[in-house]
Amino acid sequence: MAIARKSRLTQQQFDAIARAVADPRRFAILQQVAACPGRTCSTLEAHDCISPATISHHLKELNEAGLVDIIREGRTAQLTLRRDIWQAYLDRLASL
Amino acid sequence: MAIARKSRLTQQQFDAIARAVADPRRFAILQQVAACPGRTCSTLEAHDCISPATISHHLKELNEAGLVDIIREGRTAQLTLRRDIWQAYLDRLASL
DNA sequence: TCAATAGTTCGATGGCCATCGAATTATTTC
DNA sequence: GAAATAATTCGATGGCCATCGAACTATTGA
Repeated sequence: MAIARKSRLTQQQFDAIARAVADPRRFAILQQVAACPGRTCSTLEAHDCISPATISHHLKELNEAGLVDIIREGRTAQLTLRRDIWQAYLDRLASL
Repeated sequence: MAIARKSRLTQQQFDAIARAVADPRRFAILQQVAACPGRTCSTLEAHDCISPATISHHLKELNEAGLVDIIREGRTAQLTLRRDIWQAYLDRLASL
């Protein structure tokens, strides 16, 4: 059997994720990252209606909430969704 | 087969729910309502650290987001979680 | 080395909203 | 009817935060 350990969210993490997801534009960004792992900031659709500063801010929030990994490579940043964390969040919500 | 139709959330509903859930105290209230359907406002644990006005406000938000049904009966209000709506929200999140 | 590109940081600002006290409505009980 | 109880409404306030422009760092390419 694979060692697919279930992530366990702390209360803090849970709150941070809930908060991160609550902003529509931030969630939209999250959706795009989820749909296309490795995507860079400047390819996000939001990029033409939100300033780079704001996008950077949102990504920082998503990263600090543990939802998005950011791998800086050269002058770009590759974004990926942490599916395990996301799943842990869903599990927690489902146990309501 | 039962007519268990899947609720479909509008974008507005989805945003409202995400927002409602993002507040820790509001989520705590939601948890209690979920755990004990028919519960009244004054029996909520939050009741000793949050003012009635604030509880009422949160319940209004939860109700307007479609998550909680409020049945007024006499001078009390019976609260129940709309499980179908909650499930629809989970489904939407899961499709990320 | 210069210009362009990708992204971040910083400080300021404006808006939203959680919270509360006070007043109010409605119901129950005595 | 008066007092008590349950909940709502209203207005005010304080704090948080999304957003931006500007300045900055770092990398790439010419």
